Amino acid sequence: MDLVAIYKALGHPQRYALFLDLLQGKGGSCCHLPDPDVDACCVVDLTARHPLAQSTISHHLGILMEAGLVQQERRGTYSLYRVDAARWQQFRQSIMALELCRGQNEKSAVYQVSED
Amino acid sequence: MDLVAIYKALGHPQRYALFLDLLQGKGGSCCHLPDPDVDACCVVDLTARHPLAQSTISHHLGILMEAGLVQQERRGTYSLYRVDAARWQQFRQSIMALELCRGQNEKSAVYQVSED
DNA sequence: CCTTATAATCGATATATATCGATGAATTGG
DNA sequence: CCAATTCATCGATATATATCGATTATAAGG
Repeated sequence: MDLVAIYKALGHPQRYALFLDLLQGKGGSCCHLPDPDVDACCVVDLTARHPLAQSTISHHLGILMEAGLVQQERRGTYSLYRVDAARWQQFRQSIMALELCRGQNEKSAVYQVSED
Repeated sequence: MDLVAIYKALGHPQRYALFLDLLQGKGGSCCHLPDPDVDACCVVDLTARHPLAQSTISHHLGILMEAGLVQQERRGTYSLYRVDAARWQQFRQSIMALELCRGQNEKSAVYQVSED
């Protein structure tokens, strides 16, 4: 898992807003689909809810895809995007595992340089 | 706390490496200081350990500072940088709080649009 | 079929970013 | 004081990114 790619993907305001939309569905209706409670969203709806052109939305979704944060599913002419829940969880756990350990833990055994 | 700024700050390979260095002290010696087990690092040492010019290191540290991830302390001509542990913890908790909740939790009560 | 809608891709452009070397300010030590 | 060191800032440049409109491919529906 490329943590930096994930950070980078989320490090843009509009793209982060898109991700949050997919994650939490704050935006409202989703994709005019027969099944309304689907955990996904299509590009038209995202374009309607976010102040970006359709091509820009697609571009950002592509970046979120490459980072592995979202998945795509084709349904007719629609393209459904949803958060990869497992990947998101994995990312969060990776971050939680990153503890501050400079100096604190081992009285700087690390800082020993070859003495000669 | 500006999450996007933090993501952005960490979304660059070299900068992330610098942050990890400050977080975990993988790099080795630290700052020729009298007190070797300090949880901080100065710019000379970071420059020695990372393949970047000193000005570039300073630049990246400035970005990590603006994101609130690290703090600076002047000590003589040295400039010590250390991870803001509280801020790092806060950031990680903010991420952990971000659960996937589109569709899953509430059978899409969110998606209710004004019916008329 | 033909039309319509969706969405990815392309081309262009403006902005942002990363990087370096050089400079300058501050501080230490002789 | 003067020399040396550290490091932030500046200026320049190359690369990357964000954004849009236009185009294209695909699929659905009449």
